Amino acid sequence: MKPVRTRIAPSPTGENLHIGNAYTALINYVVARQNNGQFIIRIEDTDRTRFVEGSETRILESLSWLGIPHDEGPDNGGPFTPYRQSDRLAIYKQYAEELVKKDHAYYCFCTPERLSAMRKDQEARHEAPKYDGHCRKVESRKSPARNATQSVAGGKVESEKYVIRLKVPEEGTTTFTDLIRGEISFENKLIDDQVILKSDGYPTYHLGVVVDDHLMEISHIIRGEEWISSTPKHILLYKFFGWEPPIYAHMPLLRNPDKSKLSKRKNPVWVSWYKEQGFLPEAVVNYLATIAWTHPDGKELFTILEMIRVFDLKKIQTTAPVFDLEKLRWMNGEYLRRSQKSPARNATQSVAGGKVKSQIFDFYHGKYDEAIIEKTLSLVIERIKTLGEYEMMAGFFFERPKVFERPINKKLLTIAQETLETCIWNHDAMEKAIREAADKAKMKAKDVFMELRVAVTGKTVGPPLLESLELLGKEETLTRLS
RNA sequence: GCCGCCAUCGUCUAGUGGCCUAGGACGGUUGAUUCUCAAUCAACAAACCGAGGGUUCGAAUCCCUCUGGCGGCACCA
Repeated sequence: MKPVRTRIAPSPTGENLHIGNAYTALINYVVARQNNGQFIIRIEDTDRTRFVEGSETRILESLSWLGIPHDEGPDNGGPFTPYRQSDRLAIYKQYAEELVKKDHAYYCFCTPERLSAMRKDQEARHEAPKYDGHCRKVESRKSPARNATQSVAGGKVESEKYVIRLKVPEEGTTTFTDLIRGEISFENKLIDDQVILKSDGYPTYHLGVVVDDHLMEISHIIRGEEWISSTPKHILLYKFFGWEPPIYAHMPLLRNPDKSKLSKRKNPVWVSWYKEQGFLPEAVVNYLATIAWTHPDGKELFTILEMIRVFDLKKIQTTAPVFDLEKLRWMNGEYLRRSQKSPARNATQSVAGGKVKSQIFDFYHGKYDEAIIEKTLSLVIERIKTLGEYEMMAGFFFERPKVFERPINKKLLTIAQETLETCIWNHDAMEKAIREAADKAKMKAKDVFMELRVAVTGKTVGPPLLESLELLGKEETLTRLS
């Protein structure tokens, strides 16, 4: 059997790694790992007009943050280097020319103006927008060299611009088997004579993927559902080159709550956003895994390693799922608590226990003292779902409140203040003393606690009050009260 | 418009002809706990399995039609 090699082919046209790409990356990675194969990253930067500076680096960073390592790629190389399409231009040109020689492709000199006029016409006549085959039929325009000569003879210095188009058969159907959807076929007459080499010498996606996937010996193409309708073009390309096509699996597209394709307008899509919010990479990966696939034991929480053991690509659900941020938040909270509270049952768990502390420390770039974070953590951990919520919950430990959620009832507060001044500084003693004082003053202890809370923390919601005061210390507490 | 993919609680899903009076998780509601909020525990509501036809003794599960949603139809990926 052929070695398993999977890949993702992101294009550096966005701010960061798209969460949908992270999803396909995860599946590709898992499939490679469970078959002792390789997972490759290839950068498809053939669209210079949409190129975003620094995007590639950020994509790679996000992937590594997620814990999805690649065996070969633009940064770490590999046997099929280079892994960036803009560095492989000569290869595509050579293969495109080969197709022309074999009469499976042709030069096209149509101007953008002619093409748009053609499309307008087609639209007016309610026809499918499709290249009309103008240059496919014109014999004299077979070769760009000849044409260039003519231009020079005519006094022009520049050679005429051209593209290379795929010569799609006019009859028959193209069929392929999708690993998770079964057989899918398209009528050839409906397939456009796709441009495969642009006038700037760059390949289009269609030529680029096919050539590179073949050359890089990719065995499984696992990509988004949006590619289904262009797959027949790729199949045709494989056929014309005389290559064996890979195994295809089209993953369902992630959706917005309104069921449209996941977009940045309606949902946070950049992986960096999840990091900035304080989601843990393990939780993001775990959530992604549970989308469209269920652990055979019905488990919701599991590691990527466990997934590799039991994952089955064929069991992927084909319905496009809505991305549920709420469920991710729940899962993130589970991860936070799970790694924190695990008692020292064994060494690995203790290590995990200390992890959240340093994660919070790193998350705030050292703004908060690590020792204090550690002390406050047990009070706060079950009240936050992301690292980013720590500040809101525990900020008062580090800084006196500047604003108060509501005005303070002085009468109630005075009871607390007077009691605490003479109190032993541990929460049991404080509780007992405050309750007694409240009773004596014919006040509800509950209300006294609330005033105290607002006065010390500025908020009506927070971690257990007396335990917090214990940590804060008598001096600081009393200062805040006065 | 044409082509394609898809269709079970609000959401993610289990279910592959009888074990389904359709199971789990998130979210929701109620209660217990309680100095707030959480966490935790208990319980409840929530899909007549998109609609209509078949096939079968029997269908969420197989077939057909329709409808709906989504995707694609670029010298973008």
